[in-house]
Amino acid sequence: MINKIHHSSNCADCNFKASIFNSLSTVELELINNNRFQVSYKAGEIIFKQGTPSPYFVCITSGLAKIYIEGYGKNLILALIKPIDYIFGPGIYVDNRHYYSAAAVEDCTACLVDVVIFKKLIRENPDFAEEFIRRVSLQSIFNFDQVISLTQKQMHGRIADVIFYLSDKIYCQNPFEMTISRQDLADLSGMSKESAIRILKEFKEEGILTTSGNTMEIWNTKQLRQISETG
Amino acid sequence: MINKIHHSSNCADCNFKASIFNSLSTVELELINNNRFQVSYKAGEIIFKQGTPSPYFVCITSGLAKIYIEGYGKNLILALIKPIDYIFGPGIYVDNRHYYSAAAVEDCTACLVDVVIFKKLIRENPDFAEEFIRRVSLQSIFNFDQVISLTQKQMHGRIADVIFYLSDKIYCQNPFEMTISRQDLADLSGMSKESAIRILKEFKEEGILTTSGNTMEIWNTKQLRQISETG
DNA sequence: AAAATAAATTGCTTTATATCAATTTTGTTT
DNA sequence: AAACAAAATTGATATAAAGCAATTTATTTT
Repeated sequence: MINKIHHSSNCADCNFKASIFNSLSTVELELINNNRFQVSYKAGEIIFKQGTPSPYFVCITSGLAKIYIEGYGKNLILALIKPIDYIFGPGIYVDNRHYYSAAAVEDCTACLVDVVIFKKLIRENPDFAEEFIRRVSLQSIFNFDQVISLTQKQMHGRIADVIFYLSDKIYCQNPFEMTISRQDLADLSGMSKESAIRILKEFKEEGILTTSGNTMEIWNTKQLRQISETG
Repeated sequence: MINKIHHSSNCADCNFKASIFNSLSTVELELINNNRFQVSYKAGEIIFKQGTPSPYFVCITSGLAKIYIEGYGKNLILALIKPIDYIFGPGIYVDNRHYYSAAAVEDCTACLVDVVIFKKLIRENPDFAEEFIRRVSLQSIFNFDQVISLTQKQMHGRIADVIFYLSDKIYCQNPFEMTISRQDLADLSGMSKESAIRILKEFKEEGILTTSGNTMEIWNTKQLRQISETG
């Protein structure tokens, strides 16, 4: 299931897109390069489970993954992770446990970096530490927006928010190919999948968007934005 | 309204309870001591507003405060802050803006520490940086629990969660004196104040808790725990 | 290609929860 | 103490959203 390939490329090549490593020196990058695994996951496979130890910092290098909290009978997707992005859970500095699960939505490849090395670099390189804190902060801010959407907007507004998230932040195009399931859409917007499907149907009937197969296109961005804002 | 008292005591005395400053040297503490204001707020007064610049790290030294997101027509209280605890928003490392508001629930005193000094210490002292990251992480974990409670539990479970939060984490006693309003209770549990009041009434009728005046006492912890867990 | 499985869709029914309006209680000001 | 304002409480009503069951459409597997 897990196919380990050591050092298939080096970090200096790989990370030109990955701003969190920009603050590292060649020597520091080399240290990371020597302490990482490359792994691939098939769509649907679990990358790590909530509650388990967290020895690696996971970097998604291709495909699409989701991080989600397993709650009371259903899941809440906190975010989708695309290349080149990182999964750093809050447990790393608390009890070394994962506080959410991660799974591949599309086939994925990932680099796993030893958390001990990572923490060592945080201590030794203040620029890297600041960049890390900055990213944790950005994640917090995103979560704030999400929790307000989930707790204060009704279903139409929440689905609108998720569609913008997919179009603007994840697939970064319009039209885009929805590689996530309806259940995932529901888990992103905190509702039942039946409700998510119904809202989508209404949006189609009102000409706000179209779908054909897995491709979705937003037609009336303005109206969708208004639905997002009026809740 | 804001009564500034400089250096009424020194940080070395004050912070014996405040674990985040344990990792600082005498010299570093002195630096903080020389760059702080002491301020008092009356109950109801706003400490800072969401969207405004964030030049200070706020430490609550007496009283009780709340941090809350101003959402679509209503507020969501993220946490109550009691002495000695700190308010550090994610904006400090992003755009120096507050992403939530803070207000005094009871009369409060607070120390305001210059963010520039704070960030300087983060860069210079890896122990302090790690402790800071650890605290940000703990806050994230708390928010995860909260978002699951808010999005996946029904009203009874959410009120139960908030009552445990008040009893175990904030007032740290049972019975305890509720210094927060019913509206605050509602804003903590993501529902209307009418609903919050109704649930409380049901709990009283079932003998789970009693209230007299502002004093609340949990009588049947086991049953309340079960309500929390079954959602 | 057929069969089997999983995912998506739809309609119907129930329920959780908000909203509105009225009333009571509590706290504050004069 | 009286008058006022604010907060808490209660009941009645409307509605958003979940749950269930049945059906259709995709996707695997044989």
